[in-house]
Amino acid sequence: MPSMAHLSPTFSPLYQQIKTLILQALEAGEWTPGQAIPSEQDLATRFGVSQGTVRKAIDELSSENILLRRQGKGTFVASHHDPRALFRFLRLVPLSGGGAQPVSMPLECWKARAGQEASKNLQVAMGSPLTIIRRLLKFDTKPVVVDEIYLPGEVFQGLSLEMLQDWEGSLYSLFETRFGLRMIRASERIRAVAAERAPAELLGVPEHTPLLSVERVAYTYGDKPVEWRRGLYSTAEHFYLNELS
Amino acid sequence: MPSMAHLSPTFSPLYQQIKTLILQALEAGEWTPGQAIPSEQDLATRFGVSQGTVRKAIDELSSENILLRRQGKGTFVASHHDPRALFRFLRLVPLSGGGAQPVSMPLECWKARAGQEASKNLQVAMGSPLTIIRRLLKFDTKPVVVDEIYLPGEVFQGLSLEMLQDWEGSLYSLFETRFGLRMIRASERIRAVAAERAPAELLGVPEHTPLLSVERVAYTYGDKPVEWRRGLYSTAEHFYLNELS
DNA sequence: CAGTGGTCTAGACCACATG
DNA sequence: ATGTGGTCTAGACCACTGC
Repeated sequence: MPSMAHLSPTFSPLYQQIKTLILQALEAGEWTPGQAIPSEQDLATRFGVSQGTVRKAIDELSSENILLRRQGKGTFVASHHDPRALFRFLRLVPLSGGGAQPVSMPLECWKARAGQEASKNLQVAMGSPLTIIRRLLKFDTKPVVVDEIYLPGEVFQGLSLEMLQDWEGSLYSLFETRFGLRMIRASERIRAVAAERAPAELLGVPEHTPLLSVERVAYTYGDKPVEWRRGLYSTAEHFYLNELS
Repeated sequence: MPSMAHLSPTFSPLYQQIKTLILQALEAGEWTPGQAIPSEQDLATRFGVSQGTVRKAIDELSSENILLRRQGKGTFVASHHDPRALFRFLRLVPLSGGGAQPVSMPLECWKARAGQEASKNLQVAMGSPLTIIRRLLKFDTKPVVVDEIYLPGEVFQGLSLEMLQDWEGSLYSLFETRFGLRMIRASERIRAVAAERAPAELLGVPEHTPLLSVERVAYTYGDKPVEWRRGLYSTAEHFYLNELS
């Protein structure tokens, strides 16, 4: 049972403390993706607070896409398997409305050691083991994105090209089931670059074609970076959609 | 005083109805940007509901950046003059942390008639009057963005190059004071293109340099589109930052 | 000090899903 | 019918601001 801690200096609202407790339970794997967590009333009893306070904590976690409320059914741990969340972080949209789902085509997968950039983005020591994936993303058989994906080797032990090729669905849904890793948020840095020979061939565009360079760092619980990737997007027939509010 | 309308078919929560009423008051100009709206208790009395219900309505408006809560002071109508909101929709960031504020340099301003694209994006009839602005955005004296901005002429009567050049601050803060228009949200479509001669010269980069093409439609109250712009971003020393969650 | 938003509680009732 | 989340209320008290 959390203390009220109502004396000014380090004041933190009760519902924030509850939020932290729920996050800790999630991190510890007490409830796994797709599963329902206990009812608000149960949690209120467990934490010794009122239902309204638990509710506010869950409200925030829900708006952060960490939990998912379903009226009448319960509150669930968000999962990358959920069709609505499958390519949640992919903002690429066909110019002409076709709503085809993208398909991931792994090309290579090898091990390496962290250089300066990887070490900075993944917050690991220089020289620590990495697993690198190169893959193609196709929309309706047309290649649209080439990705190079850097993963901390310690977290992704045993990841192989074969495992990637056998998997149907998004990378993140594989990461979730095989490595128990949920991506919570990500940050993307976008620039325009000229296509070099290799990616140009993979994407089926002339060399020097302007491409979007999208660098992404993805974070799991506790704002821990666990993926760094650089994608080259062909924007001949697609665009990157961003809703600002 | 709103009815409960608790019979299933068209059920809408009370706080949603309150939210709509507040939005209507905002649209009608009952309270203007920067001003405080009445206290939660006053609004509760006015609408004949409890304070908690008004609170939930304001919570949502606040999370949509339409209102701004300040503890101990009151709830305020969001304004583009607010330093924190000045370039709220500009996602461009220097590669090397320099935190200089961008400066807007208007180049031209003329009148025209809506073609197909403008008519579609601004939801106005073909051939209706437009005002078009061309301008440069500089970071620390370096040109980084060329914009062409399309505005429905009826809303922006009397906008001139001189008015633009006299204004210090963001375009949207000018729109707010001169035309009573607040931008609520925007949608951007991003592609990579090769610089043509004219924009290349303005941006001080070689012709054919890859640039970001950022097309934006901005909306005011009631999801009414009131601005369409196309920007070309030089990403030699800046990148477009997008936080995904 | 009074006024504002922010937190917390307890209880009632509604809407949705399932058996 | 039961259990879940969703809404609404009324009241108490806390934290922040400014007079």
